[in-house]
Amino acid sequence: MSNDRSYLAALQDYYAAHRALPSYSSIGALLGLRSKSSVAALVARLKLAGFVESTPDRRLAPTRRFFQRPLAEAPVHAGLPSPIDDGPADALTLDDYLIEHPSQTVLVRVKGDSMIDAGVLDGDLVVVEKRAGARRGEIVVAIVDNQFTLKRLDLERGRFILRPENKAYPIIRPEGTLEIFGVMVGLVRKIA
Amino acid sequence: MSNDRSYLAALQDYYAAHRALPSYSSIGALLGLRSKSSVAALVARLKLAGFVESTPDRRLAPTRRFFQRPLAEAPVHAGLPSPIDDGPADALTLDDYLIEHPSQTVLVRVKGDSMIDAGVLDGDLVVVEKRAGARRGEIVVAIVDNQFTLKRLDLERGRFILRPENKAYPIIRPEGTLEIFGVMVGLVRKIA
DNA sequence: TTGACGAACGAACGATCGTTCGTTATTGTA
DNA sequence: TACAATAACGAACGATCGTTCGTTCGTCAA
Repeated sequence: MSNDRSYLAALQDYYAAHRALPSYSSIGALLGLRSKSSVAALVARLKLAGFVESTPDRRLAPTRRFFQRPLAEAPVHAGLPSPIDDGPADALTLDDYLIEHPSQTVLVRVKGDSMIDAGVLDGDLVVVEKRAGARRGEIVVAIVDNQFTLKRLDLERGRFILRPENKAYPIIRPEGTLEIFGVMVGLVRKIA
Repeated sequence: MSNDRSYLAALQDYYAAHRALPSYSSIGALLGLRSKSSVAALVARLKLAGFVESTPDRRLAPTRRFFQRPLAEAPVHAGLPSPIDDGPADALTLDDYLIEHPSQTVLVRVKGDSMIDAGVLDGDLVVVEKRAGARRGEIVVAIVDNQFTLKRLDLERGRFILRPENKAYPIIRPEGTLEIFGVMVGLVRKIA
């Protein structure tokens, strides 16, 4: 039933307001269904359609699809395939999109332009997953001279080096052990 | 107790994975607490600290604070990693940070490297505020030949032009009116 | 008109929920 | 050492959970 769409919409609003899905009986009250079995049937339909799912402990939880909002109606002339009609665009909250392990994730503000060739500008926020080890090629936040520094981790004659992405900066060759604070997993820039 | 921090961390990770908070007994299993009353006490503490709250139907739900990420700004001092662990370090959610007018804000995925010198890479998500007008110097999403295109808006002999930030691309000089879809106000990049 | 079907109802079920209360172990302070 | 505070335990409680099953009421096609 296309009635389900409006039910789903009500649930989305509820979730936006409370960041949790209600119980079956509350859903009933919310949607005007007087019987929990009606709710159960509705939930089954939504599960089939991939909008909700059950957590390991049988709680109702939204899926990624749940957050997909009808997107930017192409403001344009007919017959044009909107270049943004698919993909995760607008699908999630940005936190969900960027942060997979909240407890290990930290934001670090970038100072300077030593990584500008990697598209990292002064003032950007880098999403960093705290992790002791890193692999060659990853961009890492390392601790050098008691300072955070963001560089690409590379290998040179069996030793780790920190390579800036800006020819004006020198490669850092740490003596002794290299202390890795975390690995860059994302970037956020705010303009103006 | 500062043990609560690690409990909270585990809950944050659980929420990121399932988009719902578990029941008291599941929380217990998750955290290694064998008694539901221990969990109840913990939840009470987290409520006091403002990390969780109850929905109208007595379900546990995360608050804004629950999603805040620590922001590590200052260099590390003599001590050691994690100037972040404690206290009043800055914190913010990415959505709040980037999106000021949710109803007018859209995400657009970047295709191509025509803006690479502005630190915008292929595959990035651009945060766009829908707005008909724009000013010189702003990066805009314009509609040219029925396609979205991201360029910097500039003025040339009294006419608007779209300037790519990549010398390999030509300046676009639209004839007639220039259709502006919105203005870039932020950028989000996910790595790997 | 009939019959199949989908959506909702309503009652009953055992399971699980969150609360409450008293107890135990540990820790920091007087 | 003694004491108060904190964190956890474990058992018991009524309330609420989600499931199940049979029923009712439209709608649509045969």
